[in-house]
Formats: sequence, structure tokens, C-alpha cells
Amino acid sequence: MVTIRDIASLAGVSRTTVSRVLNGSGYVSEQARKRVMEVIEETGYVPSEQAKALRTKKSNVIGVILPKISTETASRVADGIDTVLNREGYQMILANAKLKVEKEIEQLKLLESRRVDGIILLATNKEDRLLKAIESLSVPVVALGQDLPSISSVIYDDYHAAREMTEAILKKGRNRIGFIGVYESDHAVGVLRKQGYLDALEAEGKTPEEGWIQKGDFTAESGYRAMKSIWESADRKPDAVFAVTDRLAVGALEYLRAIGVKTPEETAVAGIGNSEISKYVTPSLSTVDYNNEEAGMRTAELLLERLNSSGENREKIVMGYRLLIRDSLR
Amino acid sequence: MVTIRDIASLAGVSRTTVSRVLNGSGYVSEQARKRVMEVIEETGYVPSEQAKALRTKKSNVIGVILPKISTETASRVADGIDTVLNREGYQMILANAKLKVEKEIEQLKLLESRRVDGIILLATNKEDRLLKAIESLSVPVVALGQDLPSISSVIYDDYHAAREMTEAILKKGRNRIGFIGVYESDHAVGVLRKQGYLDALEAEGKTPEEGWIQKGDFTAESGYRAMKSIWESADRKPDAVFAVTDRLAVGALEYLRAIGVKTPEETAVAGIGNSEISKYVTPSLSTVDYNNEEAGMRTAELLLERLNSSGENREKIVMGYRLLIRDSLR
DNA sequence: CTGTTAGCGCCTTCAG
DNA sequence: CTGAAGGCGCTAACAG
Repeated sequence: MVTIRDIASLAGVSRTTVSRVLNGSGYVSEQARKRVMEVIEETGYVPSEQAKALRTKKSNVIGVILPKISTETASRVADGIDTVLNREGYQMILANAKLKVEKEIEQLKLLESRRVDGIILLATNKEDRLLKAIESLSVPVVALGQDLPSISSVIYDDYHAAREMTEAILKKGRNRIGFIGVYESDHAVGVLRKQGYLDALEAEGKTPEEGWIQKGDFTAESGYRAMKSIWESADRKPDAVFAVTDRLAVGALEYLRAIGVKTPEETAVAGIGNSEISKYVTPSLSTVDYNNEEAGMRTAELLLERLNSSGENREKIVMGYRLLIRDSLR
Repeated sequence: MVTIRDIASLAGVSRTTVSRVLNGSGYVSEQARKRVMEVIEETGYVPSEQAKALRTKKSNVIGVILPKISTETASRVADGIDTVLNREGYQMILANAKLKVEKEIEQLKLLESRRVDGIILLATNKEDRLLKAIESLSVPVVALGQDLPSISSVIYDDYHAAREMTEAILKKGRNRIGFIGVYESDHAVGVLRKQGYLDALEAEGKTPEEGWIQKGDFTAESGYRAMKSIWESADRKPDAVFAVTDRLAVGALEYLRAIGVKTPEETAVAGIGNSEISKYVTPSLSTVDYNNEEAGMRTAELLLERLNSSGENREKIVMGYRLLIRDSLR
């Protein structure tokens, strides 16, 4: 591999001069610059960002920790992050947390060892050991998706989104609304969305019946099972079901179809996420669009700002959302 | 940032000794090891992979160039790649080619400047300048998705997949099969799949009618428009349509529904890719499963083998596929 | 078992 | 306008 040294000697100048033409810093005679450029061209020399980073203590790489790689949400977010990063001259190193806290922490450390300039964490929990791990890090971290105390974050308005969707269902005259949630370690999805649902009901003086509230695990299959549990355990059958995720909702839709319940006539269904399938299932699924790409962009911008300002102040951005009422809710 | 030097002096040993306990290389007395470990623990020292890489000329980072980040195929492949890379102690730096050749080349160079150990390219074309760029690179590259001469690659069996799906359609007694393809710069998708379709027809002595063959650009909307063109320009209406992509097929499905043509009764539809929507549209879409995750894994393995063997021999792996005949084809 | 020495490829004072 | 010298954090001979 050809180095700056080779270029220097081939061009008959010092390494310093080569460095200067490379970075456009300081004065270099037109003649010298030309010689150097020629040699670079001939040799196909590519400066090592690695060595540069060691010297300048800036790698221009940002680490991104995803809960799972092949997920619609994650890839939309990654797309948004990449847009901003690419524009600002950064590259992105991806790390997979596989939905496990330990893995999340492990990846944080791995990224720190790579000396990335900053880390974006798509968080799925707010566990103490995670917060501790972040604090002990010497690399700036911003979170997306969960409101982590002590660091800047971009979050979705889970509570209001869920509440508004539930209200929209109520407004259609539906009174017996079931709910499919997830485990509560995921605070944003497991707790906030559920609270939004509960509060919307309570505001109308309604109480969900025993058995109307079930849990899944983000898969369509679990949505199917949850819907089945609701149906079989409830005395009065619900006339609507709100799932915290489109996949769960699609699973619910499938169960209803399987037992011959008409959607939306008998039982309406709604989800959150505006996944691509939501548009193409029959009936098309009512859902909430979170604009993940934009969220990714905002998060990247937040991180970059932090890198350039050296300020320690924490910032919190709450993303807006958009209700999409489609055929599954009439 | 604490360095190996700090650890050494705090532990009262030399940097070499610290390095040795870090890498488990050479002999270190139990006593010294313990002292060092303690100090590392206390200080929260994290060795710089960056400096290590500069010295060892191995970064343990692999670059992955995707045509687009938020794509089902890309993210499945990335998932597979990550599985293998993670298992073998590598990390993945993602680069977005935005479906442009120049950007593809630019990313190759950028990754080279980062001194990644190898590059995986999800290729969408076989243009000469791309091949040239790859050859001038001093980093091993393997391709996925296109059969690039001169480098190792993992490819899908596009020709046979398309041909077999077309044959499956013919076997259902459909005789007038339309086709929605894409531009030919994407050799695998644009040329090979089309050839499979044409050859299957020809083997049965059939010739597609003028207007039955249209092009789209990977979006559902373009599939819709292509289907419309087929419908409006053909004298005899097709009784089946084969699209080279699920999204195109879904667009076609939408058009047919819009004009009140029954699927599959009047006109059957098939795609390729086994996208998630294919399972949930109505009627469910017949398609070909390419097992992208496995392809990603194989590609990563191919690259790692190449890194460890220092051999220059090129290898070509052809992935298998699986026909999924669903409701859209009866 | 341990330390000394020498660089990996680059940038950055500091003197010319 | 240009070069020499030093060092970023780490590992790899090579002597002890």
C-alpha cells in the first residue's frame, strides 16, 4: 500500500508538503502542488483515514446501534441517519443489538473502542445498566425512540399517538375496544402507548373488560394469538382492537378473518407504524405514521450539533405523527 | 482518553506487558496480569482499535455497499452479512450507493480510504467503469446479486427462477402472459429474468404479443402504470402477468383491481422476491423466495475465506430459490 | 517472564 | 513557501 512517504519522495518534496496539498492547508506553490497531484494520480494513492484519525482524534465515523437490522422501522431510520451523515462527510458503522440489553451495552463498548465520534442508539429499553454503560462512555450518545434521562434524545409521541387513535376509534361509535400491547421493558411501546389507550377510555368513562388486554412480541403470529386470547376470554366480544404495532394488528386481522368476523363491520382494527403492509392488507389498516426517516435525520443532526458545539446540554425532540384512518376502521 | 501508557505506568509495568495481557499473547506473570487488570478496571480503559489497526494492518471492519438502505432485500441481506461478521469478530460499515454507479465507485474509494479489510458490494449493474474501479482497488471485493467477471460473487439464479415461474404459469393453462421488467443496466433483474420468461414461452412455441412487455422502475406505482400500458396497448388481454419484482406485481394487482379485472380468475399475477407484502395482499401473491439472508451469509463467508486464504482464485456461488405458488395464480 | 526500541501513516508545530 | 522533528496509541521483534 502506497503511503504519503512514497508520494513525497516520488514528487521530490517532503511529506509535509504532500499533506498540505491533500488537506488544502497552508501555502504550496502551484508547481509543487501539480507535481504531487500527478504522482498521486499515477500511483492511485489513497490517504489512510485510519492514520489520519489517530493523529487528529476524529474518525468521521458514527456508530448506529439497531435493535434488529432487517426491520422496516430500523431501515427507514438508518436511511434518514445516512442522509444527514453522508451530507456532512461522516460514515456509519452499524451494530446489531439483537433486542438484548447486554448486546446493546456490548456494542456501545465496541463502538467506543473503534473511536467513533458519536453513537446513535435506537433504544428499546431504559434499564439501569444501559444508562450506567452510557454514562461511563467517553463518546457522545444520543438516543432515538426512548426518552433516556441524562442524554439527548429524539422520541416519538407515543402517548398521544395511542390516545388519539383510541379516541378516533371511540368516535366511530365503537365502545368495546381491545388492546394488544408488548412487554413493558420497552417503555415507549409497552407503557406509553398502553397508557394512551387507557386514558382515552377513561376520559369517556369506559373501562376495558377483563381479557380485552393482551400482549404480543412484535410478530404477526403473536398478534394472531393475542387476538385469539381476547376473543376467547372476553365475555363481550370487542367491536374494535388497537394494536401497538402494525404487525400485531395484521396478525389480529388474520385471526378475525380466520374465524369469519368481518372487519371493519363487526370489529375494527388499528395499529401504529405505517408499515408497508398496512397499505396493502385487506382491509387496509388504519395506523399512525411516525415518519421514521425524518426522526433518523433529526437524531443525526442532534448528534452532529453536539459534536461541533462541545456543549453538554441535553436536548429532547418530540416528533410529530399523523393518523391514517383507512378501511379497517369505519 | 486513557491510553496503554497510562495503564502501564499506573500498574508499574511496561506498555508491552499491558499489550500482552490485552491480547493474551506471550507470557505474563499472574501477578502482573492481575495488577494490570485492576488498573484497567479502575480507569475504564478501552484499547483503541484504531491504533491497533494502524499497527497490525487489519481493521476487522468490512464495508458493505447497498443500492439503497431502506429496502427489504437490502436489509435482509445486511442481516445475513451481520450474522457472519459478528460471529467472526468483524464490524460492518454501511455505504449507500443510492442506485447510482458513480456513487457506487465513490463509496468503494471511501471504504478503501478507511482501510476496511474487505468490501461486499450489492451490485445493480456491471458497467465497465465499475469493474475498472474494483480492479484498481487494493481491497478484496466480493459481489452479491450480479455476476461480475474477475471477482468472486454470490448470485441468484435469476434466469431459471424466472423461467420456472413462467412455466408454472403456463402449466395452469394460461397462454397470454404479460411481462413487467426493468431497465437492462441491471443485468440480473433486467436481462436474465426477462430471458427466462422469453425462453419459457418460446419452448412452448409461444410469442408474446406487442405491448405485453413493459418496464417499470422497482416501485409499485410503476408496476401499476406498466400494467395499464399492457392492458391498453394489447389487442388480446393477457390472462397472466409476470413481474420481475413483488412491488411491481403489487402495482399490477392494484391496477387490475381498479379496472375490475378479477385475479386470478381472469388474469393471474406473479412476482419475485417473497417480500412481506406478497403474503398479505389479496389475493396473496405468487412469488419466488430468494432467501436473501442466506445469500448475505454466504457472501460474507466467501469474503472472509478470501481474507484468510490469501488465494486469488475467484469463486462463484449460485443460490437456490423456491417457488411460492399462492392465490394470485390458480 | 519483561522491557527497549522501532515504527504503522498521518498531521502539526516550529524553524527556516 | 517548505522541511524536520515529534508523536497519536498500539504491537512486534529482540534482547535480556
